[in-house]
Amino acid sequence: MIGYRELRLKLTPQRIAILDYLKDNIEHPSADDIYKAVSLKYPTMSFATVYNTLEALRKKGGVTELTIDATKKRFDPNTKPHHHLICIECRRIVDIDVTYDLTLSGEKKSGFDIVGNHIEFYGICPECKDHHHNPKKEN
Amino acid sequence: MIGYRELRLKLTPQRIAILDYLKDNIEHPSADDIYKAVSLKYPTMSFATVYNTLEALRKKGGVTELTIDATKKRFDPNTKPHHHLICIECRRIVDIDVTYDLTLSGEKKSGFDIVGNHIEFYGICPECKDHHHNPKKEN
DNA sequence: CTGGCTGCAAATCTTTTGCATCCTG
DNA sequence: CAGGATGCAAAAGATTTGCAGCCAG
Repeated sequence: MIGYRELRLKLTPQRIAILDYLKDNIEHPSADDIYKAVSLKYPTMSFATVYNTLEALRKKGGVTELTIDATKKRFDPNTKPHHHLICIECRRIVDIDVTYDLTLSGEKKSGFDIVGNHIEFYGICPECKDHHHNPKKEN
Repeated sequence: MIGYRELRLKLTPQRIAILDYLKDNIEHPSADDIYKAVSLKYPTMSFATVYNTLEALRKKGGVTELTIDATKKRFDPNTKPHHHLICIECRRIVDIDVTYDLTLSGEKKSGFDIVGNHIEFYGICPECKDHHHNPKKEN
């Protein structure tokens, strides 16, 4: 994730706690995950502050909103272009650092100006395969 | 979309209305879109029935849930494998029928059994480019 | 100092659920 | 006729908002 300085945000203790939690975090946490974790240090932390901070971060390019999960947003502090591998059983999300050539021919663009892409790979993770851990969603 | 018979669902007038609305629909409507449209014909239609029917359809493979939109699920009656092109301004979603070779090398799979993939292309649609129509979400 | 940030609570939006009644197969 | 479907309303979650008071720059 981008460092504190480059973000040019007013740095409050709450924001620093959120930034510290997100730094090097590869769990793709939800707002609630962040709220729970940071509340341990700041019991007065509110959702408003979590969402405000995430939105401020997003606007500065410090975090990406993932729409991978149907029930809630997840947030990714890794803002380098990359893809994701999602366990369809437990919803765990793993980063995929592979580059693919995904050009769209002119006729397939429907007149859009293309600005990016994102691949979701679906699968079953080793834990769910072996022991049927955390079956959070049936299919 | 799959025909009525193959679905093996108990066919009520409400379900037929929902199936008719979804047939050949390429708008990727939300549950609310479906509710609003079908309510015109069945004023007593309820969200419970819309969600029940969509869930029944999904289990039979008659519809796919899209998690492309951060604020709500969208539903796609086109269940053939395909990808999507999303306007980052107005959130319009267009089908992309192109096949890509997206194999993941063993070391990149993190032990997952891969079962599928989905590409989201992001761009700006012609309408938003030319006239800044429907700016539903700022970035 | 002052504009932006925080925290609380209420509001909003989407989706789910309980339950009595209805109707398809 | 029986089991599944409907409709209504209430509940559950996630996210947003209004606002008074606070504090980083």
